[in-house]
Amino acid sequence: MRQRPSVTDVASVAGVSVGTVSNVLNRPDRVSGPTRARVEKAIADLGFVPSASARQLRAGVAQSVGAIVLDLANPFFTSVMRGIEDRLAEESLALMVSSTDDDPARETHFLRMYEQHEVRGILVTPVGTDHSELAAVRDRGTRVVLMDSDGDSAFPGVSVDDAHGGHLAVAHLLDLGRRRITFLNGPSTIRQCLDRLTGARRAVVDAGLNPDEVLTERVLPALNADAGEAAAHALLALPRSERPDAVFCVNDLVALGVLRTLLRAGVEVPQRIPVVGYDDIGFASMLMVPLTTIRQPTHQIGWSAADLLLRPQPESLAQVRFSPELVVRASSVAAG
Amino acid sequence: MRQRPSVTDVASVAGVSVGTVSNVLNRPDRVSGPTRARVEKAIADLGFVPSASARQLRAGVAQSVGAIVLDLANPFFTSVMRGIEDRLAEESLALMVSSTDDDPARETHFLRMYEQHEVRGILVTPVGTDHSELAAVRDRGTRVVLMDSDGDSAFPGVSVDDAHGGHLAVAHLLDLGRRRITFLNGPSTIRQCLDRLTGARRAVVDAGLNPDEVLTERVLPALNADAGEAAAHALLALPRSERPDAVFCVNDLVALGVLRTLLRAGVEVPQRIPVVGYDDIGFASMLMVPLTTIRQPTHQIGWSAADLLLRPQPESLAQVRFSPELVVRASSVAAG
DNA sequence: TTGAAAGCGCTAACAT
DNA sequence: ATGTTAGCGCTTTCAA
Repeated sequence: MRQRPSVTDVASVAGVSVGTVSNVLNRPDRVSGPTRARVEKAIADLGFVPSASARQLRAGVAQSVGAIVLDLANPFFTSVMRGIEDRLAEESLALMVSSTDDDPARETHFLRMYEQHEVRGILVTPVGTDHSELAAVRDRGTRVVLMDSDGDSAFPGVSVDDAHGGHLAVAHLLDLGRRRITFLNGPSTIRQCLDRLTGARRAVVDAGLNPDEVLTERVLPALNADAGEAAAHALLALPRSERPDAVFCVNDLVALGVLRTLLRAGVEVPQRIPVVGYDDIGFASMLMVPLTTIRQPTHQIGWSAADLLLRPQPESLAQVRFSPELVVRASSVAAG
Repeated sequence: MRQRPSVTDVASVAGVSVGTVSNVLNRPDRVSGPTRARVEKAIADLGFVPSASARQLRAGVAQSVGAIVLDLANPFFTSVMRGIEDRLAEESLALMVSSTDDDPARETHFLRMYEQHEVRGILVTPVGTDHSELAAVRDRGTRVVLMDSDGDSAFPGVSVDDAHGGHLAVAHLLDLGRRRITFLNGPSTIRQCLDRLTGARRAVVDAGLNPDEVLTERVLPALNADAGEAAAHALLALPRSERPDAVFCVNDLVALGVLRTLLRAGVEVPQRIPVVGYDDIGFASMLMVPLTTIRQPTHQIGWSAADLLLRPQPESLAQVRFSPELVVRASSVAAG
């Protein structure tokens, strides 16, 4: 296999200088028609492909962006990635990705890796709340944009209004006339969970009711279908008078477990107990009883984060905040 | 913001030459203890981060790999990506990804982009069967490895034995005593579909039965849950004597639609009609009736493709072939 | 409009 | 063990 041709090779085949080849590549208008044609022919004949690293070294501007998420296999992040991809495609930038699996050491490792690659910037879903490593990277000159952050940090970023999401879900159940709502939540140490609870309670207050009477929070040990199933069993074991007349779940996986359990036990959904989830994962609409849920604009989160990175901001700490959206399906309102 | 420090800065702060700094970075054993300590201190004090592009330009060896898949939002590819990630992490290589959305023009675009980045190699799920662009890239010196290919091409790659998968599914249903099996398949123009049909028929023959009597193929217009639902309705509309006593679906989404429809119609699954899917997507185990399915080793596909790329192969066209696996759940065998 | 030449940050060969 | 230096492929003045 012969060596990759360089601008020098192109120049000599075309009978011009390397400067002219570079101009054909970057400022074709500066080059006369015939010359440009000769150079382009040489490029094609040689199969010349410019070297991104040489270009970056000399011009100082990167052709890539780094993204660090918790887990690429999670549909939420996957959709976010597609949003990033779409924004980067507009500028022909390469996207580097990695998953931290909630490990701060991995996060640091990948930050450093992207820093070495001198990427245009790094889009991060931070593992923890200690952003000192992120700050160090930023202070060394690499732009950092947060995704799904708390919307109140020292970095630019995009976030979703979780309190509003909680509000939407519970207001919907109240609209349906329900007054004994159980919220199957995660621990309040997770900001998203805390915010959703806050919004849920506010919805009750806004309806002129007493949250302590109407809304009962139960904190789950995990946020998956099995935990939802266990919680649903516990609810069914309660004396009739204490049983909820509606369930709001902190995510769709939990809702899935709840739904499965209620249906198996012969509890009619939504007539006896409507169920609302959170996230609108792809499967929510395909279940036996399609799931009412709170949709987050995942694609837009990614797109906007990339946009925040690429577009020069008036103020460098710009925050973009999205509102989630209620998607009503059969698990809360009988088909009609 | 001050300029990024370079090896020259580190050298002058540490009072050594740039060669020594480079040695500390790449061959620390060549440097004496005290000197190395001084250099490392200078690196830390300055916040020096080596430039990957300068290193690549000089050393000629890339720190990144490119991956091109049909759609990053598809759980199948996501899992493959995690496999790639895991293999690359072993060598601290960055992973660049992009989705073609089945568009050959996009595929070409990304191939070229990665070529410019002079990646170690490119892992591709090709859009079509015309691999001439891939061949051009390879002939210019970039390694190309195929994923989920037909296992019989001019490129190294990994593939899965779809005929075996079809065989496993139908053999399982035959074992259950079923003799009127409907296979809800995709068009035979898709290689995977054709191979699965071949395997399915062979399973019948291997059982000493006549495939034309035992196995009926129905080709669906789409391979999603709605198509499965429509197909299931059609099956239920058949006269009793022509109704199948088992259904094998070309993927889990189709199976999901079938399952939903049968259950709603009051058909007992698995007692009356066992259902088998294909892929073992995450949700297969979480359905009302957990789905029996054929699992593909997605993570391993990615891992092995990356391994094929990175590890010097004895023969450059090495093929890795995986066997899918039957996962029995309640949709084919009543819980016990 | 085109050419000549410097130099981006780094590694590796060679010299000391 | 450490220093010196050429040069990877490219862009970008500056000159012609």
